[in-house]
Amino acid sequence: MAVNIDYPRCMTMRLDVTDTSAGACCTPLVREPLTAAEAEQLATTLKALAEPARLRLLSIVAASENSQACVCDLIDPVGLSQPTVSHHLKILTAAGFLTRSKRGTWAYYTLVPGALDRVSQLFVAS
Amino acid sequence: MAVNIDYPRCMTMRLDVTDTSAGACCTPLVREPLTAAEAEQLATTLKALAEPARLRLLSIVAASENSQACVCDLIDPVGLSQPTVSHHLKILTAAGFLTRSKRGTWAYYTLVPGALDRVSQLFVAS
DNA sequence: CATGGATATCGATGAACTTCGATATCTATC
DNA sequence: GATAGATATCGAAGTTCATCGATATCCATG
Repeated sequence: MAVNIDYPRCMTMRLDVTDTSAGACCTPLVREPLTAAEAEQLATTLKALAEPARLRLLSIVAASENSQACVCDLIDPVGLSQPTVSHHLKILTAAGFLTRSKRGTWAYYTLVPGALDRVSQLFVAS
Repeated sequence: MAVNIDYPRCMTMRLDVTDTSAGACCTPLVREPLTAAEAEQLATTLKALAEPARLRLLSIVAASENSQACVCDLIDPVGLSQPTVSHHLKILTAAGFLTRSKRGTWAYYTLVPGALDRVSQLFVAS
């Protein structure tokens, strides 16, 4: 017997509960006033992006092979300490923009497909 | 004799010098790594948006008649003091999302056409 | 020109955030 | 199992930021 699951309209599937996730999916920012809760969630997502180091990290990962990069290759380009880079990567991951996978001693961060497109959609007038 | 002016590729015309403006126009965020300067500028723009009160103010203005609203009609909805609302409106204006016009004692803030679309474009994979 | 109302600026306060060095954890290798 | 390397966590320091009350500015009206 098939179970009928109610997906959100835009088919954004929240897979991780600890995820603040590029959520606020399909919210018409310009159509009607945001509620306090909606604004809070959207701001959390945008705050993850509104930082120079994080934008650079994200762009480096996105521009890498398979949209994936090792931490060891991210430290030098941004010119920050290893703990600081680790901190920023954690924030980008919590916000739903990156995922982490480990191979041996190395940690690889990968761009979440569609995460940036979802942000893009937030600002279209439509 | 016609003067040949070099507009940025995307035809975003910076009209105000004091404007931090939704700039970073046409920057391929996911195509190649951002430079430090590009990241800095983009972060400034996003920081203006990454705040719950400012998102609500922006959405209220955007949803109003002619995408325009009087300060007096913005204070109550967001539930903050008048100086704080004024502060947020100033930041949104400096970032190029709103413009200010005064009629009598009242100040009206208007959504800058295309400003949000430009932000949207920043995150498309293309 | 004095008054009242609408908005902006100022100064202060408390919270949040970025950054780093030190350290912990985990893994491969000898 | 000891060692070395890669990454995450911790605690602290300095900075940025949101917020407000008080006040200044600007404008219409009497």
